[in-house]
Amino acid sequence: MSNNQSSLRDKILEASRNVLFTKGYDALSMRKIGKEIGVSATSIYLYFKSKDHLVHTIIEESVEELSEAIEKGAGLVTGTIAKFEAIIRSYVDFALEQPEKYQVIYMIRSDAMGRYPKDKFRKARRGYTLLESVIRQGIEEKAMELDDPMIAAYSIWAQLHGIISVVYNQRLDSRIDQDKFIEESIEHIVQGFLIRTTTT
Amino acid sequence: MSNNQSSLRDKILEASRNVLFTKGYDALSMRKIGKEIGVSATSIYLYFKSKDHLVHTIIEESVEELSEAIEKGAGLVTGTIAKFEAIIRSYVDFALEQPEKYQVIYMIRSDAMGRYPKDKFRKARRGYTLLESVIRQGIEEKAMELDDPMIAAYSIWAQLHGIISVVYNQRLDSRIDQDKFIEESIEHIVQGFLIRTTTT
Amino acid sequence: MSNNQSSLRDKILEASRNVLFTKGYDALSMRKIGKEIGVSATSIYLYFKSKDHLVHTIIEESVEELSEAIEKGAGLVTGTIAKFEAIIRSYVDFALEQPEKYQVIYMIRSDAMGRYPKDKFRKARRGYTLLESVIRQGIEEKAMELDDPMIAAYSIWAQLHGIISVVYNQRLDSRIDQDKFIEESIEHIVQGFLIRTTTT
Amino acid sequence: MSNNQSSLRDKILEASRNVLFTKGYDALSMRKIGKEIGVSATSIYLYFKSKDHLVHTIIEESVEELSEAIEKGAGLVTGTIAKFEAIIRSYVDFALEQPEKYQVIYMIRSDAMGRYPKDKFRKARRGYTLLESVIRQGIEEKAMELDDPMIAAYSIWAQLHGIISVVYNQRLDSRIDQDKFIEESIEHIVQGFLIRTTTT
DNA sequence: TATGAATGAGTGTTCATTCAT
DNA sequence: TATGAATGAACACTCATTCAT
Repeated sequence: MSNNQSSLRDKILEASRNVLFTKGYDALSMRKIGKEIGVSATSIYLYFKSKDHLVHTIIEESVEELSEAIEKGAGLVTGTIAKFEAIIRSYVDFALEQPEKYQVIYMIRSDAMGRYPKDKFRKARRGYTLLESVIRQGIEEKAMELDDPMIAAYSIWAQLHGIISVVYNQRLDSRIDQDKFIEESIEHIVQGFLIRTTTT
Repeated sequence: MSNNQSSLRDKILEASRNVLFTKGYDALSMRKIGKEIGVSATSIYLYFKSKDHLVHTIIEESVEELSEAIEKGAGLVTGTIAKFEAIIRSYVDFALEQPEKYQVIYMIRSDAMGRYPKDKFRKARRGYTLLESVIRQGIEEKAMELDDPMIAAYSIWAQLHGIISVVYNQRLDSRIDQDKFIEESIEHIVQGFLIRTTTT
Repeated sequence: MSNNQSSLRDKILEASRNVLFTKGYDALSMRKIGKEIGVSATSIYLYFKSKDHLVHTIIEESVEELSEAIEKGAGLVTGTIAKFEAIIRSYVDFALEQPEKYQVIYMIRSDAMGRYPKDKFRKARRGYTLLESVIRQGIEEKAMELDDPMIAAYSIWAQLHGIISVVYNQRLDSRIDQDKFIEESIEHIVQGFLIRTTTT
Repeated sequence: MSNNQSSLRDKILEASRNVLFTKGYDALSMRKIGKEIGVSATSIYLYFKSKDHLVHTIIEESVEELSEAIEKGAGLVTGTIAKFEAIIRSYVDFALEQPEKYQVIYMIRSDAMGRYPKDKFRKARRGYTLLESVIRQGIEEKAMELDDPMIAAYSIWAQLHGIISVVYNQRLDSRIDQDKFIEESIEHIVQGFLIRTTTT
């Protein structure tokens, strides 16, 4: 059925994401994808006209889902600080709940793949833009003290990414509890941007 | 002479680091390394018994240098906060001044290379241990308020790594000035860990 | 309708001839033919049971058309020498006016394609037979002096083919005018077979 | 020995020429060449950096040998007409004695292979230039009557090529004796260019 | 009549590695 | 210490063809 048709395309995407996540970009080969889902490598070309096309599709979809997750998370709360924290939380949650999709976004060296169309990366910016505007709001409300909201947005995102990638790459000391590490890190990152009012 | 012998080994390491940095792990081939330094690919096997061994060595040495840089930086100042900031600064400086060596430490997926012996990663811990002890001191001196110094140390390191890798992977918006981004990010990260005394 | 049916078959033949002419035998692929005429590759198999069959058909039809063109040309004039020249002229004209069809006849190595059935090449002989009989007549009329009319017929044809294929394969010096080359070559070839009466 | 080293390169060239001659350009694959001489396909890359390089080398060498053969043949005789005939004879002899080398020169579509460097085709012109100058001499000596010596040279060459390629492609009627066909054809071609003095 | 799905064989090429010298 | 020769495995991709619909 038409159900089955689209199913193979999805299986390919899923298997690819899986290989990408567990073995890395360089280990991603048409043969391996095919083998993983019990299909000839050739068949993949029925759905994606090249390896690049396949990889681009995967990135694009992941980027889109991340953007959506962030927007959705931000939409659930009101209040500047609450939105600020919700965005951060949504970002981290997406990374934790959809590791294959999250990893794919960052794992790939821009020059390793046939140049990923620049404009597709623009899409990824929706999250930052939202975060930036919330920060701008926070400054107006005197809840944050910052030089440059855009830099701040990128900085937060970079710090979060650092936290997550350390976890995924298993570089943590084995005595450290992952969840605790993440929670405390988020807290510190957030603290780094808020004006703390002393509770005298 | 034995001078020349070790010299070739060094040339191999240097060329490899260079390729690793500019082209990525997958582009690292014995042939290319050989060509770059005017030596047959086979000759590399006289110094490294496999590609994995070569890469492991590179990582190991880079890790060692990073540790040394941090220790040296910390040794130049006195005072807890000063040491705290010196460690962070040394880490970032190493990353900025020796990009090939820094990148090599993180760029490589733990499984992309024939499993990098776990115990070699231990060495990387010297930096954290130092940072951790400084943080512990900071807590005692009431300059920091923290749950777990080890987690804090790893968290700082992860955040810094996030900042640096974003810069290296050129994911910043083109309107952002790199230096400013780094400086402000460091400031925020540090602020996230210090107790701020209100200027009443 | 049956009108449409034969139409698709013709489209396939035309597209194939076109690819064959412009890109060569190796570039002829079922997929490409299909794409060129907006039809699936599979559909071609409804009309031709294999790529070989398709190619054989193309050759066969071209050979038939060439034979017809020669017979028609010879039929338009009377007189032995006139017929002789008309045959040669018709051959060359066909080659120049229907390059795809002409080329196809010779371009394909007898073994590159699944052995082209020998008996199909017989058809190609109608032209030679005609030329041969005209030559025989010419000898009787003392206009030609020849050992073996069959050999002469094949020789003329081979020489003409040489002239044409050199032009088609663009091996001429760029300073040479193609038309002049062809005209003068024909003249020389004809001269090579006629008895020249001295103009005392 | 060093004898063996160069020997493999030669074997590759020979095997390639052989495949080219018997199966055609499209059938030439690195794997097939390797199999033919009992060597892995990979090994060919030790001597030729690409398939194109290999094919170019083959063409180049064949072209050079043909030029040499013609020059040598022309050098053995004196007298314009004798030289004229010697050139033609040398050309045909080369084609008959070294069929693989001869075929290779003409078999390959200029666009099928990675564009064969134009200047290498210049080399092929040495033969024509020589023929052209002999024809020019013949005109001066009133032994030939021609419009354009360059066109004449190319025309002769094209006619000869037609004769030879017909033989090689086995398009002759089976009742025709090949040697006789060639001899008589040459004679006619030559006659087409000479001024015949009537034996009154 | 026409198609989309699927595949095994084949293409040129690169790679890490071994071995004899 | 250093190398050139050699190779099997892998890569992305194309092809003619079959099959079920």
